[in-house]
Amino acid sequence: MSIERSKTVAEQVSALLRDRIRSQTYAAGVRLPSESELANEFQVSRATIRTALAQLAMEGLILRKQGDGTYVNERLPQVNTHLGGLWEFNHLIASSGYQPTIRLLATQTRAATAQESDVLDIAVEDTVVSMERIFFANNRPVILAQNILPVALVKQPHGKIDGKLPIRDFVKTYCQREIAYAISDIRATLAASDVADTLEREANSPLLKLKMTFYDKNNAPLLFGASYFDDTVLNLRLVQAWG
Amino acid sequence: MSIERSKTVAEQVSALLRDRIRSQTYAAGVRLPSESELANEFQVSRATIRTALAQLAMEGLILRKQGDGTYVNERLPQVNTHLGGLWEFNHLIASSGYQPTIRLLATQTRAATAQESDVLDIAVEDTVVSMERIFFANNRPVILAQNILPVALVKQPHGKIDGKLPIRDFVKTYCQREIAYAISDIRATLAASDVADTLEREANSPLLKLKMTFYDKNNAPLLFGASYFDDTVLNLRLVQAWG
DNA sequence: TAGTGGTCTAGACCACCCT
DNA sequence: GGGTGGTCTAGACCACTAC
Repeated sequence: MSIERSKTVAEQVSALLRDRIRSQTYAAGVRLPSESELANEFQVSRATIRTALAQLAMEGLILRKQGDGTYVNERLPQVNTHLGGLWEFNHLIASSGYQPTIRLLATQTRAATAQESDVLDIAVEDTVVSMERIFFANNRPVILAQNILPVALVKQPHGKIDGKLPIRDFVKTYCQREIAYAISDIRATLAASDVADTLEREANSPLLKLKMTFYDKNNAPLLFGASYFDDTVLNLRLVQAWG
Repeated sequence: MSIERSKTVAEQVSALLRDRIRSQTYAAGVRLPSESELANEFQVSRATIRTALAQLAMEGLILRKQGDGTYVNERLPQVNTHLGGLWEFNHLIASSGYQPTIRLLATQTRAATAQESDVLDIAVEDTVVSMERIFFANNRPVILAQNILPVALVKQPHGKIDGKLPIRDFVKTYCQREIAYAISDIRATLAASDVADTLEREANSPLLKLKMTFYDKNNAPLLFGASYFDDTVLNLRLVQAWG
């Protein structure tokens, strides 16, 4: 087994183990080879194996038992997201068992509202780019998402915006920045009539509203997103694990 | 600086650094001493310092910049939880700036419903202990929480249940088990009239509903919780960080 | 170029679980 | 007792950033 060095060794190992779990090479509930055995197989140190396993444990994919072994978590099909994937709507829809599609409704360049300029740390009336999208699960609309970012951040010509990129890749491609962290607000709201229309729900149905702001390592706001989430079709079900 | 060995060294270091950040010894936005300097000060290896810092980074407390340094995140007062503390309602209320209090409404021992027995992996009609609580923020009711666990798990006499324990301590005290991970469901609902009453909201107001199931390392369900969360008073605002 | 965090190694000892 | 994961060390090299 040889490992290519494009990503870190630990990442490659965890990706490999993830595959083996998904492909049932390591079936649900069974015990994995010990850390030493894995270290030996992949020809890396035990510490590297441990960082790879720690990643999978955080995702809830494996359970670690001191003095016993590492086991594949058999309860995982239930889950559709984990601590770092809250905003990957595409992935969330797919792992809920639906076929995800995205429709880019509109993009516009306009002056920021007071609230937007506040959140994005820009001057009032600075121009922003706004992008509105609908996410479908098996052709049923489930998420209405609006994203806003300062036009000053956009390095690439944005005549043609690819509305299908995951958010991190989007920022990397169009802004050449890296998202470091995000602050998310989760609320319950009633569907206004226009939102209800696009999500094909009754007016005043309960909806989840997610407001997320993404920052880079310099604490500069990069992007703001407000999404309406129809939880009658899609569940927001996440796994959280302790060390 | 000498460090006591009751908890792990890395935990002590991160606790110590957390204190320094909260006490403004390391003020918001400033750069921390380098890893080597910290390792030298605490007389531990750099690897230990790194696991401590990784913990703080996951909580969003610090930002790490390769080739530059580690900085205190100045945007943190906004946040009241990180994924990992979703069910610590007490802490969530406190860090939102309110005084938390808990009222234990009722505990009862009864037969499990079909849904409960399914979630808890027990036989239909097996007996469960149910506990209903209200969480107050500055004397305003904000969360209505119901917890259910199989009576077979309760080792301690539960005549007097301490309804104020954090969930992990509760399970540890009364069941002598450790929670390994949890699966949470977040939904938006309309307040039924009884829930609306206790939370002092209008009937059919939008509320967050959190359904959480806690498991141990053997994948045995320990405890189930269903909570109604008034997000007009309290925000569910969480931080998520990448490596 | 100097200093920082990011990655990886090799080895040690411990706490814990199973038999 | 033997094997497992949990913690920690000491040292190396790399990638990146600021100057």
